[in-house]
Amino acid sequence: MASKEKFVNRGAWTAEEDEKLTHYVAINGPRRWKSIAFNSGLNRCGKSCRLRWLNYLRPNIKRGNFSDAEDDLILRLHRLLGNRWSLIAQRIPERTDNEIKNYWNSHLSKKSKLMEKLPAIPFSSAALQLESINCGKETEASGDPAELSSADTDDKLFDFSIKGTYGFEWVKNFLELEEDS
DNA sequence: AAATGCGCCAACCGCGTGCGC
DNA sequence: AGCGCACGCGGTTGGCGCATT
Repeated sequence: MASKEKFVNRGAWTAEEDEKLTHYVAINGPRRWKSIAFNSGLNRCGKSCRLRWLNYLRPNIKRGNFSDAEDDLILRLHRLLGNRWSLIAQRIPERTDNEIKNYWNSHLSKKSKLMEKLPAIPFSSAALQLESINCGKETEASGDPAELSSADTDDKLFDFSIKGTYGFEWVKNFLELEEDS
């Protein structure tokens, strides 16, 4: 009966659990989270394993303070996209959607409200610093502004269908567009 | 030093979507 | 076409640590 029901661990992850999960994912890949949760011996649900992997254990995750460039970029992206954190995260290298969402809720939402009361934000090159930081990465996002009509400019400029795109051509386009308006 | 308030962040929850059968 | 499973997303919660009183 109830006593025989499977025990599912909740709450904070231990270093031992992290190690188990990392090891299992390294061998089998980050998919089929339900079976990962079962086969790895973790008393966790698949959802929990997936979240832990995505937000903490997977490689190339930058942790710690957000830079001014990242602040700037998040603010602008949020103005464009709203609370679509996964889309925003795709454009911020090495940050997770959860981290950006938390950061927004605790820091930037206030900052954003404050800035709404101020005149238009002067162009900051801060966001573009990111491009130089990430200049080694492929720039896949197409963006020839000359070909774009005004009606659907945003959709064409920012090709969100491209997953994992860290190219910053589109950021330039976006920022330049803002400057013009 | 203890109590309380507050902010931050990791984790959970519910719902929507995609895909295979 | 309908169903079930797996996954992804955004909103919310809960616990911890720091600051203040």
